[in-house]
Amino acid sequence: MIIKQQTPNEVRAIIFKALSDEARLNIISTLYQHQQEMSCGEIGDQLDINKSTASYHFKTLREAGLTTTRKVGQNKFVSLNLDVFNTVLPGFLDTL
Amino acid sequence: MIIKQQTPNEVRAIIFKALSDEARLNIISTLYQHQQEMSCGEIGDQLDINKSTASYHFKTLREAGLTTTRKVGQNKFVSLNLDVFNTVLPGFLDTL
DNA sequence: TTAATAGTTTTAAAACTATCGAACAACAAA
DNA sequence: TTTGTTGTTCGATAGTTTTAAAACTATTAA
Repeated sequence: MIIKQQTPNEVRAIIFKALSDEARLNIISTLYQHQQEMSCGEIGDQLDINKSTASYHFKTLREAGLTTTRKVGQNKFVSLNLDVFNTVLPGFLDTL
Repeated sequence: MIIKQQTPNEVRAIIFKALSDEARLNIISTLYQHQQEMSCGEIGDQLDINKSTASYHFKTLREAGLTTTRKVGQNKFVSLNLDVFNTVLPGFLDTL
């Protein structure tokens, strides 16, 4: 298995790209203010996003390493990877 | 004159979009490490970017409010808007 | 005035992104 | 088993972003 080495700024660019969309920032804010994991549907309802669009945004955030998803029955719960935020963007979450 | 009201997350999205490109992050890092304003050409040379591409990236950063440009003779000097970084991304520059 | 230098703008191609409906898979409940 | 719920994937579409050559503007030097 080949792992593509990434420069620090490449890693940052991927993270900033994930954060460069208002819908995804709304997801992040909602999760942070809720102080605990939320299901995809709960977030989608609250922000009034089409479910396939929401799924696309969840995937984008997950692939950037900003969130983690846990399946419970027919639900999927999304939570913030606080360690990643604190490493790459220290103090950012507290500005939300 | 009509000023379009922007939500906090809209403002953040614009800033993150400007930071979501490796070339622009390299410009930011270079400026921060240099500890003082640099001319467009100086930055372009150091990062080996085509001058029209560089000009496009400078404009993107400027329009996001992340940099300021000052014209001196035939040169233009670019500097970081530290206050904007400190407000929107406190602590970020020190991770570079 | 002429030539050189520093940046910007225009334009067009290629690549990428966001959105949504429709079809799908996984699970739960009746 | 059938029905409903939750979320993902696919395909189409519309719009955006990045890049670089070419033409341009502004300034300085010869």
